[in-house]
Amino acid sequence: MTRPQQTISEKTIERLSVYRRYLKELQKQGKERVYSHELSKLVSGTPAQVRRDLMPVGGNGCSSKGYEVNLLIEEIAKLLDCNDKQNIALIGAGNLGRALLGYLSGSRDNYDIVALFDNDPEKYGRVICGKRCYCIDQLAEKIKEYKITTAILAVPGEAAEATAEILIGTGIKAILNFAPKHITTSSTVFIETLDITKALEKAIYFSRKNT
Amino acid sequence: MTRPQQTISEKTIERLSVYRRYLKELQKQGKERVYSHELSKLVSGTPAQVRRDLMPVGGNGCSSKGYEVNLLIEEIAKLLDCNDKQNIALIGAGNLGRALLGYLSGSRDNYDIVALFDNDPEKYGRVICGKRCYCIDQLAEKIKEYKITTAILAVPGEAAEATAEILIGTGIKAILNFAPKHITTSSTVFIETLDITKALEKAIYFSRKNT
DNA sequence: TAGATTGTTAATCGATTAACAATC
DNA sequence: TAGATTGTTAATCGATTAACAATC
Repeated sequence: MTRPQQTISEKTIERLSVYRRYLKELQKQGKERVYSHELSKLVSGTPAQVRRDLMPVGGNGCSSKGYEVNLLIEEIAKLLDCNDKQNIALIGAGNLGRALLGYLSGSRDNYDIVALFDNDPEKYGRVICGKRCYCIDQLAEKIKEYKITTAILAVPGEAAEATAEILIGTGIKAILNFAPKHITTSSTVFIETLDITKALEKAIYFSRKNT
Repeated sequence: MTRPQQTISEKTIERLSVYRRYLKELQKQGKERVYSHELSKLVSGTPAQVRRDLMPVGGNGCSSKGYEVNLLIEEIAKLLDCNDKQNIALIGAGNLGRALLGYLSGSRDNYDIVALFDNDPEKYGRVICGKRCYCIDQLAEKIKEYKITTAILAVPGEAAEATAEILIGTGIKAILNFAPKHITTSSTVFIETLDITKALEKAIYFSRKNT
């Protein structure tokens, strides 16, 4: 039974995104039902955690028969996407930005990168990987026009803070930041930083700790 | 006082990496000493957490005078890098791989991407962004030759598991994985996955929850 | 029915924060 | 000295896991 609207933890949201990905694979394989212990094995979790994570998505689990794959995918989509295709902006059309564009384009049905932005006149005005690139100055205008709520920030570290400030000023609701900079703000924007250097230094540290 | 060898949590290691980055900036700015509350503000943490994180790096903090910036950088380097330049392999010379190569090359003094690997004959044998690209078949050989302990995995999702298995077979100690796949293993390799899609879907979800 | 799995509460575990004596 | 900050232990908080009645 779903509670009216318990807030769901960030970790649970992350895992739901991953469960969905695996569920779609199972769907392709023609699997109709799945048990919590099967799903948990795919992500090295515990069955209890899977069941707990699935509580807020609306209990369509069935004792002894597990979860219906199709239904579960649908319910997770309702929760994560609101059945709404989200328009995304990508700020920074350098190497990393273009790689991300390639990586995130294609068969995604819940979001779509609709516009790029860069401050390099060599880049804006052009179409890059099938997407139009605008000048940073047009950020506010285009974000409104395309109804963009989430931005991916792939600019060099030095430019990250200033660009983030502009973004936040436009009323954007979430930022996925790839610059190695912590972004401080007093607003309620949700900011998620994927810090590549941090992750690599962590891996290097633990490479030495194992055996 | 440093304890013989308490194991340090992953979260603390991550934060130490970030502290170091900011400390280097402070160093450039000519700042000689720093308080825990200053450092904490830069990462939106608490002073108590900073002090706690710094305990295992060897207490060079001084009551009322804070920490010496230069010394702290050195001590963190001792802990994270062992004062040893680490040789890294990059597997996958596609868009993402090449972007990562550009991103991680340059003025890094604690690690160095020394070899690329790809299974595309168009790519291996060539020099890409200044680094030689080898065929995946040469993985074991070259990893031994270059004394590589950590690998960055930037291959397409479909290839991730098989490639990871080969990697683990070579005796690599840590993997930084960019493929949207959970990698299961019975070995002790340290595996860190940076899941871009997961992070984006999370940002999209919370873009709707704010206000 | 018997066996297995779910949803959910209680117990456990780990990480963060508060507090404070020691120190500069 | 008085004020401020550190190192570290104790208290709190949140997330994970265990347990089990309800159910298929």
